[in-house]
Amino acid sequence: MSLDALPGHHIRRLQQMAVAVFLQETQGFGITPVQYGALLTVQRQPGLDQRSLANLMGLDTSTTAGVVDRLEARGLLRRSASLTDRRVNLLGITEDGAALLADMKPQVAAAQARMLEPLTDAEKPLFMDMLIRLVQAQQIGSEDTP
Amino acid sequence: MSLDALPGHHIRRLQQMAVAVFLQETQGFGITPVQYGALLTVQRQPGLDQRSLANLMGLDTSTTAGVVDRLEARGLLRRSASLTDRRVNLLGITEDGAALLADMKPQVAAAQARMLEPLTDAEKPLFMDMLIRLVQAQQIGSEDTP
DNA sequence: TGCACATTATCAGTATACTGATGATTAGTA
DNA sequence: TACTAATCATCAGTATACTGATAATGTGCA
Repeated sequence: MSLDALPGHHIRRLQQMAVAVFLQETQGFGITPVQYGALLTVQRQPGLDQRSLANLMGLDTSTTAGVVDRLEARGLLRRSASLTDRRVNLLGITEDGAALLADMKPQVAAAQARMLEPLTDAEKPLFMDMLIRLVQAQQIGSEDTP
Repeated sequence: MSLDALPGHHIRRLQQMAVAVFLQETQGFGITPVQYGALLTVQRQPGLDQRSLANLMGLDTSTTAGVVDRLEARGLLRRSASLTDRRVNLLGITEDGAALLADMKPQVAAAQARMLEPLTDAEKPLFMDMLIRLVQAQQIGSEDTP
């Protein structure tokens, strides 16, 4: 038995590659892929609470809290107390956050293109399709069905 | 712009799924996918040093040190000083480690099968091939070319 | 031989990512 | 209305995974 026979090994390497390419292309912004995804999601759905953000991104709430902490500390995201439910932090993107997203857009596009560049144009959508099917088939994450 | 358009998002989710499936199927052994890969690699190549293990697995040496620490603490792997180079720790699998690998084998096979189960038999090798091409195209890792 | 450079391992710091526990708050029910 | 359930956020602990720094050792060249 060797590593090469393990799909999980190559999947882990693919994830490393994707992160490395993203960080190389967006070098200087100091934003990780997960942070970028969180900013994007909050921008699209202002007033989101952390649990909803976690569900949309496929993170648990502990991890999400940490991501939001770091983005809030840099002034890119804002937590504000909900008027109707005092347990909840409503999230909003700041002007700095929105500006950063706009600035990063070309580099993020370059990163995406570079990641899939080894595939032919016919293979790219096929690969994405398989990726999504594989993820959706296993119901991952903190399913609330104890 | 949404998360769905980002390949990196789905790749991250795929990695989460792969880890979750592995842990579910091998539940009770308390071994992570990376630890399993390390044990497997050392079994195949006894007397490996940590740097070589890191290169084979696509890890950096810091991470590898942590993985080996945990496996050594559980008595599954052994560090022994090299006679020819006192900087080096030669790695070897213990009897317990080898026994564990043997015990886990069916569950690991089940995890692998389950990960790729949503794909047709024709798609599985295609997916693995694309995976490997994508990883190899980007030269990732601590390249020693400063 | 002696000194600069390379190599190996480790440590410190940061960022995901998980489980499980805790506290605060809300909602549902007797 | 009081009590229990559920929900939301956070914290503690563990495990990757990276960069960059440091210490110990080895190698090659003058």
